[in-house]
Amino acid sequence: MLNLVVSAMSKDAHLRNVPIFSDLSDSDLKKISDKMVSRFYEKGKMILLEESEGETFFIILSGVVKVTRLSDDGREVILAILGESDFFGEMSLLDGEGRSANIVATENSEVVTLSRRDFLDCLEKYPKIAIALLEELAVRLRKSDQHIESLSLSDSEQRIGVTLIRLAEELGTIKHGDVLLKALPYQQDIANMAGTSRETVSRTLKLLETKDFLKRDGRNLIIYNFDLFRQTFS
Amino acid sequence: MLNLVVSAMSKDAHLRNVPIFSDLSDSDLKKISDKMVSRFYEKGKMILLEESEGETFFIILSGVVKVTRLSDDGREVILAILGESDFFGEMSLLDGEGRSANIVATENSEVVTLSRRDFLDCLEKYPKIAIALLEELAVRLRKSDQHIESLSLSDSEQRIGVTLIRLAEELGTIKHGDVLLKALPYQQDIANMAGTSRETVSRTLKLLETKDFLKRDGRNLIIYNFDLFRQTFS
DNA sequence: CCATAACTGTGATAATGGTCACAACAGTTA
DNA sequence: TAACTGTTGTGACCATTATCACAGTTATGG
Repeated sequence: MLNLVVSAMSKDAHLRNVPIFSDLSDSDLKKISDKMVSRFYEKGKMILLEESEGETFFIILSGVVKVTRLSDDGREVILAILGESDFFGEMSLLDGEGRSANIVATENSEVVTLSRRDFLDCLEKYPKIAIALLEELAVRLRKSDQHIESLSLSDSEQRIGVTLIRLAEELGTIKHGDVLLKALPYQQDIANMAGTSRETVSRTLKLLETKDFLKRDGRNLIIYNFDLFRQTFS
Repeated sequence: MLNLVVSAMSKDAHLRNVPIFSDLSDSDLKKISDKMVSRFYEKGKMILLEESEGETFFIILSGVVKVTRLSDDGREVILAILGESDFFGEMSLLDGEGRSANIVATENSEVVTLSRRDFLDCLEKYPKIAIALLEELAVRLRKSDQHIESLSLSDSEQRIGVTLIRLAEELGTIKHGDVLLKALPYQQDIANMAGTSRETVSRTLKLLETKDFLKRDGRNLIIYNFDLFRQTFS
């Protein structure tokens, strides 16, 4: 019961951090948040399935999810890792196509959802949201472009470096120049983000550690001098 | 002189084909088109430079351009090929970051441009344009995702197959099931799209020809049974 | 129409990195 | 604690494909 209260109290505050809602007045935000429904997904649970029809918009209040695509022979590509205040599900709502990717919770995750109708109403009623969403999609396209460049040009060490940068920016916390990644994804997931094999991730992380770019400690990882790291790998 | 007249007459008709303008009334379209300025770029000319500040929105009336990124050591990645009725330059306008890619004319190309101010005015004044643009960006994100998947999972034959599909969809003409690609890009460009080497493109095109997937004739290429081809390579 | 540049074809070689196999280690449940 | 499951480390092998080198072919401009 306490849990529910805390959750309800924090919802609006969470939404305030979501880029596409940041321009709204408190009262407008409240109106939207009243239409939202909370859901909870355990670690490992599938939230959205590729090819299914897309009828819902999701915002992450807490937790981590991965955006994936599966090849015919079952191999997985991780397109992105999303965390608190990120959203997903908008693409099908916008262009009417089916889902283009799967969403899987990689940590216990709390989300709120908005129906197709309410989402599209929002866009019409609050042009600022539409513009902010355009901004956000532009940012994502940029990230995709970088991802494509990295897959096209780099060797596996570079690609894994870039992947660690993406993870650090999404999930890490900065501490005077260094970045701390808690709950580092499994090597298999890092491999699926970097377009390489799990074994190569294992060997490369070791290599980067001997080169003093980073240190590992269980599920935690520290990247030393993140600015330098960024310069080196992107 | 004749040229100018012809160009002026066809401008509105061209704009009508641009997805983000398709919902507008003739008079609204006219208002926008009056603010546009025509430009012409010769084959090989750079239209936009990476890192430069983005202040202009471009629509292609005729011709072909490539969207590229360059690595530090000068290698090129082609993110997309754009043709008639496609547009570019919107990303910097939307998120305020610098250009994220270069645009180079690969054929003689005629474009019209809209200033930053006029473009953003459009979005505010005609919410339909904003929504249509959201749709278009969603479509592009989907394509990027497919591109990432293809780079991550496939061998070079598959990647080149996927690249040919992208080219066919953007530049080809369908003729009872087959697709004709006139002015096929150079092998180096195909390689830069597919994330492989020029030599591998040469060998793979030959292989696909012996497998009767396609036929080459100078700068032209015919893909037989495009549906089957699509099924085979994506 | 020749000269030159740009593009394409193809063999040989080498290296990156995928795959397999299995051991070591960690975390969980009975 | 034992048994089990999931994750990571590491060696060995080998396939794919990048790279180099150069010949052949096609386009282009004076």
